[in-house]
Amino acid sequence: MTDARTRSILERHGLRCTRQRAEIYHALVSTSSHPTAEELFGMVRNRLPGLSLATVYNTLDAFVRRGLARKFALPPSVGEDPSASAPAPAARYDADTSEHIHLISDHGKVRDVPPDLGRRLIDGLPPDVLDELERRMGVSIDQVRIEISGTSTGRSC
Amino acid sequence: MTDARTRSILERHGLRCTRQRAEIYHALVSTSSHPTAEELFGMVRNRLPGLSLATVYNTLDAFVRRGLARKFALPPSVGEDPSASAPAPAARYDADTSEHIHLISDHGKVRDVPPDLGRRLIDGLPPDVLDELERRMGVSIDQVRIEISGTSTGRSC
DNA sequence: TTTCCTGCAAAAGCTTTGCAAGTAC
DNA sequence: GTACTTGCAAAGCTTTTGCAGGAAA
Repeated sequence: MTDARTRSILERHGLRCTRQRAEIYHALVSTSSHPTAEELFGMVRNRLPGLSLATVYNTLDAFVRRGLARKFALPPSVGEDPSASAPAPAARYDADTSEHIHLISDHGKVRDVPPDLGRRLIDGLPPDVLDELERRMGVSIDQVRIEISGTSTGRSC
Repeated sequence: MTDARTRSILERHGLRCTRQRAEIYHALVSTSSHPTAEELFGMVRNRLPGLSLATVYNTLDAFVRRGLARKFALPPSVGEDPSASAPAPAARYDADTSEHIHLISDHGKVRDVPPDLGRRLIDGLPPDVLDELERRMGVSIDQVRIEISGTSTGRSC
C-alpha cells in the first residue's frame, strides 16, 4: 500500500495522517495474525523510534471509533495452559471490518473463516427462529456473532 | 438449595466444602444475572464477614476448572457509551455449564436464550458447511459459540 | 495558528500471587 | 497430621489519562 493511499484512507475517515498512524495502519492491514496492541508495537517500533505503547492504544482506539478496525477479545481461557489461570488476555485488533467469523485453533491462534463459508453459516440460521427470538425476548437483533473453536488436524489443504 | 446438596455437588467435583465456596456457589446458582466477581463479592459479603475478593476469584477459578461454572467476557465495547473507550470489562460467570447462547442487550446486560431456541439455531448450521470448514482449514471443530447482540424493543412477552 | 497528536509517566481497573494462619478431611 | 483454603497486601498486566511539547492542516 502506498503512503498516498494510506493517507487518503485515514483522511476519508476523519483522521489526521501522522507517521505513527500510517505505520500502525499499514502493519495492521499487512498481517492476518490479529495482533494485540503490544504485538503491533513490536512490529512498528523499529520504524518509529520513540514510539510509545500508549500511542498504539490511542491510535487503535481511533481506528475502531472511525470504523477502520475492529477490536475483539478471545474468550477467557482459550488457547492457554489448561492447568494455569489466565492472566487477563489482551484485546486483539483486525483491519478487516466486514462481518466475518473467527476460527480459534490451538494455542489461541485466530484465523478468519473464508467469507464464502462464513456467509453460508450465517445464512443457515433459520429466520423464523430469529424472528421468534426477537418476539419472545423483546429485542431487535443487531448482530449475530459466531466463533468457532477447533483443534488442528494437521491436514489443512 | 440445601447445605447438604451444595456440599455434595462441591465434593463430587473434587472440591473441599468451605463456607466461602458454598455461599459463592449458592449465590451464583441463584441468580440469572451472569455476575462479575465483584458483584458476587457484594452478594455474599454480608453473610461472610472478612471475605476477600481474592477468595472470590480463587473460588470461581476452581469452579471453572472443575466444570461447575463457566467464565466468559463481553466483547469489547458492547453495552458502553459509544463515544467512550472501554476501561477493561470484568469477566462474568455463569453456573449454567450447558451449551447455551447469550443475548447481549442494551447496557451490556446478558440474558440466556431459551434452550429450545438455542438448539434450533445451532441445528440450523448446515453440516456440509461445517464439514467443508474442517476440511479446508485443517481443524476438527470442538465448539461453535453464538452470541447475539440486540436492542431492547420494550415489548417482550 | 489552531487544532489535534505524541510521548512520557502515572494511574486505574481487573486479576493473580506469596505467605502465614486457619480449616477440612 | 497433612494438604488445601483463606485473607491480606502487594504485585502484575492491560489499558487509559493528564499534560507539555510537537506536528498537521
